[in-house]
Amino acid sequence: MSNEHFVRNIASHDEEYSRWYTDVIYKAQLADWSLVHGCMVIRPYGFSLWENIQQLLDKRFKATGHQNAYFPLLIPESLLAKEAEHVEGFAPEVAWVTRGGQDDLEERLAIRPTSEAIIGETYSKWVQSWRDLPILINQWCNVMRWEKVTRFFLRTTEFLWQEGHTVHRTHEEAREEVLRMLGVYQDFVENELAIPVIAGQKTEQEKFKGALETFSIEAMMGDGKALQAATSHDLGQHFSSVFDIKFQDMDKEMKYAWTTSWGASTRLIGALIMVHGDESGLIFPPNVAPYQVVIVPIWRSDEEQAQVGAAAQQVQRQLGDFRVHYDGRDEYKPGWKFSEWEMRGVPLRIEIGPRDVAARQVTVVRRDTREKRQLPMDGLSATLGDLLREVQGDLLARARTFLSDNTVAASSLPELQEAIAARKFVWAHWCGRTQCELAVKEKTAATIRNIPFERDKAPGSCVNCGQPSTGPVLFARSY
RNA sequence: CGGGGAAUGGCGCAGCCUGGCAGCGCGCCUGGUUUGGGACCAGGAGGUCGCGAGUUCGAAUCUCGCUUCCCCGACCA
Repeated sequence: MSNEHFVRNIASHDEEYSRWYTDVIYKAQLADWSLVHGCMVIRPYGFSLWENIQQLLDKRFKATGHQNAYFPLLIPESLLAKEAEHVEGFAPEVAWVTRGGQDDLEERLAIRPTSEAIIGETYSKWVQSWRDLPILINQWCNVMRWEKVTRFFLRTTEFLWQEGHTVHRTHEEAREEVLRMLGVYQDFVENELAIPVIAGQKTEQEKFKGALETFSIEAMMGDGKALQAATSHDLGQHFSSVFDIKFQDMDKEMKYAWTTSWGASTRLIGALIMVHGDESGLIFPPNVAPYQVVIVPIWRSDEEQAQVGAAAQQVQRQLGDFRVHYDGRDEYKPGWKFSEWEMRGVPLRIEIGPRDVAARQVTVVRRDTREKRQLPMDGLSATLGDLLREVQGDLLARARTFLSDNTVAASSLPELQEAIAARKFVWAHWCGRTQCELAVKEKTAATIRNIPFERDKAPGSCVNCGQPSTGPVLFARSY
C-alpha cells in the first residue's frame, strides 16, 4: 500500500518538498497561475481558507477595538516618495500606472505595495487634538509587489492581506499596540492554524523600511526553513512627521503622533500547507479547514443507496454546526474519494455504509493519524466536536514537537554552518552588529529571524567575531 | 538577477540523435456492469508539436532569435 499508489502525480513530501508544495496546490485545486507573471488565481477551495482566516482574525481585531476601512489602491508618486527610507525599500518592486484612458498622466501613480503613505496622508486631515486619538483602523485589501521569483501563496506579484494602521498620543501607547497585535497574531496562528511560532524583534537589517522597530512571529516549515507569519511595526514619529500627523496635546503643545502598522497575508495559507502536509497531501486544522468533515456514502444496490443516502442526510442535518461536505458522486468508488479527500486535507471523514446504517453508527477516520473508529449516530454532533478539537490540539502538538526536534544551539561558526545545512533553527550568540549578521549570512545562507522575547539572557560571545553578546538569537534559512 | 532543466490533446510523457501519416498512459464524453481503500468492458471526442524567422521538395525533429514554466542560489509578506 504505497503512497505513490494513492497520490498520483504528486512529488514526494520527504524527498522533493518544493515540488510537493507546487503539486499539491494544483492537485487539491487551491490555486492556479494566470497569464500575468506571478499573479495567482485563488480557487474556491483555497479562498475558503482565506475567508476562514479573515473571519477569525477580524474577530480578534474588533475585540481589540479596531474598525475596518478602505483606502485607495493608487498612490501619487510624490506622496510615496516623502519618506526616503520607506520608498527606497520598496522602489524595486513598485508597479506604476502612467496612463489613464488615452492620456499620459501628469504624475505617475503607484499601485500600493503597502499603504503607510496614503493612510498617513489621510490621517493628517483627521487628527488635530489629543481627543482624536487613538485611531485604530484595519483594512483588508490587495497589494502589489513586482517580484521576480514567485511561488504560490509565499511570494506572488499581487497578494491579499490585512494592514492595521494606528495613531497614538504617546510612544508608550503605540508600543503597547504593537506588542498587543503581535500577541493577537501569535494567538491566532497557534490556536487557529495550529502553527507554533517564535515571537521576537527584528534586527536593524531585517526590519521594515521606515520603522523604528519591527516585531515578528516566525514559524518553521516542514523543510526546516523559517517563514515570517506576521509582523508588527513601531513606526515611531517617522511617518507622522513626514505626513504631518500632529495634534495639540493636553499640555497645549503641538506634537507629532506615534503610529504603528501590522499585517498578515495570504502567505499564511502557504504556512498551513507546509507545516501540516504529509506524504499523502494536505492536512488542514479543523478551525480553518474549508470542510471539517466529508461524508462518503457506500452502497451496492439501489436499495442500499436509498438507505445509506437517507442516513447520510440525517447525519448531515445533525452536523449543521460544522462545515460538512457530502460526496454523493456516483462516478467514483469510495476508495477514490477516500484518497482524494485525504489529499485535500479534510480533517475528518465519515463513512456510512449498509453495515453502519444497520448498527445506527458511522465510521469516522482522522486525516492526521488515519485512526478509524465507529461512533453511534446518536449524539454524533457532540462527539465530532470533541474529536475536531482533539485533532486541532494534536496538530499543534505535533508541529511543536517538530519545531523543538529541529532547533539546536551552536557556539561556533562551523557548528552554525553545520546546523543550518541540516535545516535547523539555530540559537547562537550575536554581538548586535549588522556586519556580523551579514557575514554569517554570507557564510551560511541563514539570517537572524528575530531576537526572541523568550531566550536565555546568559552572556556569551558572538559566533562570528567573538565579541560579547547579551544572549543567543535565532538563525535560520527563510522563505 | 545568476546556474541548471523543460515546453508535443486537460494532466504526465514518448517521438527529435538519423527530417517523411502526430503517438502512449491517465483524465474527459456515451452505453453497460461495478461500489467498505484509487473497478472494468465497448465505443468516441480532443493537437497551429510555446512563439517568430531560416534551411529543405518536405520540419515536432536541423539552425538562429524570443517567450514562458520548473528546480537550485542572491533580494522580499
